[in-house]
Amino acid sequence: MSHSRKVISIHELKVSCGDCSLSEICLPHGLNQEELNELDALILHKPRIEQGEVLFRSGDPMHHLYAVRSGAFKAVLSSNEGAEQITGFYLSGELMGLDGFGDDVHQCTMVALETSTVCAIDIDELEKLSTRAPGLRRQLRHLIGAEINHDHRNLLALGQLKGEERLAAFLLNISRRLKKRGFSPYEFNLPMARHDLANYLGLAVETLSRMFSRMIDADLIETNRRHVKLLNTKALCELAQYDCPRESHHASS
Amino acid sequence: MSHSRKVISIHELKVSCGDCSLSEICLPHGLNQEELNELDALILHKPRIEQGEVLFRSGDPMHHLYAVRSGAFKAVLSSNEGAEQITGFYLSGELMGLDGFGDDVHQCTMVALETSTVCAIDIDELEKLSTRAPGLRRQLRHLIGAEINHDHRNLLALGQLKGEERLAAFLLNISRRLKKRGFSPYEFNLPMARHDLANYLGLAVETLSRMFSRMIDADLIETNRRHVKLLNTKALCELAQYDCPRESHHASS
DNA sequence: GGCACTCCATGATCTTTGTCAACTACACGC
DNA sequence: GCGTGTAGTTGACAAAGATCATGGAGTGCC
Repeated sequence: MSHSRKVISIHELKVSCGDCSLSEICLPHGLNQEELNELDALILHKPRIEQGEVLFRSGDPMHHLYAVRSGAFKAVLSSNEGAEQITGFYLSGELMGLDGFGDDVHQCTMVALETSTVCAIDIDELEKLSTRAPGLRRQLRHLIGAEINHDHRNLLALGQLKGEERLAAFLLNISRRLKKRGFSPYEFNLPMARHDLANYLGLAVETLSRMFSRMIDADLIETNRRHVKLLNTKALCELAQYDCPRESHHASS
Repeated sequence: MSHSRKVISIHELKVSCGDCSLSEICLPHGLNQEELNELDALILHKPRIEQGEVLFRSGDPMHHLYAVRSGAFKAVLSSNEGAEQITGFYLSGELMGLDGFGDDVHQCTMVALETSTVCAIDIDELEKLSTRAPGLRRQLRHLIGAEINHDHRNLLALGQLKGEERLAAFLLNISRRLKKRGFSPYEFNLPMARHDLANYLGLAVETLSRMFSRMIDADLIETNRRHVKLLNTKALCELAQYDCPRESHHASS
């Protein structure tokens, strides 16, 4: 029944999960009021993280799970020869740090793509709370499943799709995730630079650039640096060969 | 304190997790006797599954987690255009079905690569038990983490490594997993056909075949169909550019 | 034992993507 | 407003891998 106030952050604007606009996406989703209060008591609001700064590093012992409160992150996995692969991009409300579950040590390095804020949850506390909060267990399970499914989709993309198809799949994926957060699914700013996106898609930057150009020539999209406008979702879906959501005729927002 | 005997299988040779030779790898690892007994009571021993048969299919509602008792499986993820990607191979003691965590529906189709047996655990029962079995929670967490890390390693391979390097990484990975199970890490039979392996590695069968030939020419391995002998682990590690385990001078087993 | 079938290996060719290099556009600092 | 730097684009060429075609080798079936 603890409801002790945490004292970490100076910018204590929206400390409560119940008030948070991301609660429907994030860990609090599906929790009852009691569970919500208990979760709230565990949340540590970390200070602001600037672009390029590291949230945790490969090799760090895992102490927390993190949720993106604002901003965006990339997870970078390195081979011992220096090759690096970005395994995922994390947007607001998404859970980071699951890569530490295996042996309680982080495998990835998590880097902020822009000035960001995160919520941290002590893993031992979360574990304790989860024993008496079935809603929390369920949501954690779903978020873990989402991570796994995301990775599997990516394996499919890298293993079977061509560069242009992978880019289409990526754009639609981002579009869907932004829509879920109340942003336009047709027009948005990518949080990552070309070289990060190229790496994520397993392409050279130059190749990625050509894929963009080809899509622009085919009137599938428009771009201005990181700003992207989807012009022909249907064609993109066909390229991506993955779940074309029934085109709602009113472009929401 | 229930220790009711289950009655499903006719071949009730080794029904108890405590007696199972895989217990150190599988879900029972790290459980105390009490937890072990409770887990045991939940295990359903499914009838034998023949090569090519399906354990669960993409779209099936998720009811169980499965552990490989004997044999091997592949997890196949399909795009809606018919492209298929094998996201993983599962050996004895490994946990299958985590792809259903996201929304309680399986995303992959799990196919037996050879005649196999599995243990099934009802997901609701597991959930109930996990509230009072911290050891089980921990081990489940580790196995989930292992799945995620495996997928991330694979993303790195598909995104950054060349065909031959991916094959080297795969062979070393299998080698390590077999060693853990008490088999020779230097000589083994692959449970999958070339076309499955090619698909998993994101290569054409012909390309994979050439990679094998190249490795044989370089005296890195010997093969006879699915039988593989690793001749130069060090060179393979360099190719795979990933965690060369300190070469123990006595070839175990 | 012979036939058919599947799996695997190899050669020739074409496609896709990576690499090297040059160039443009925008951002920042002065 | 002007240099300087970085991000992004484009072109020419090279490399990796896919595709098509062929042949061999093992396996099951009659």
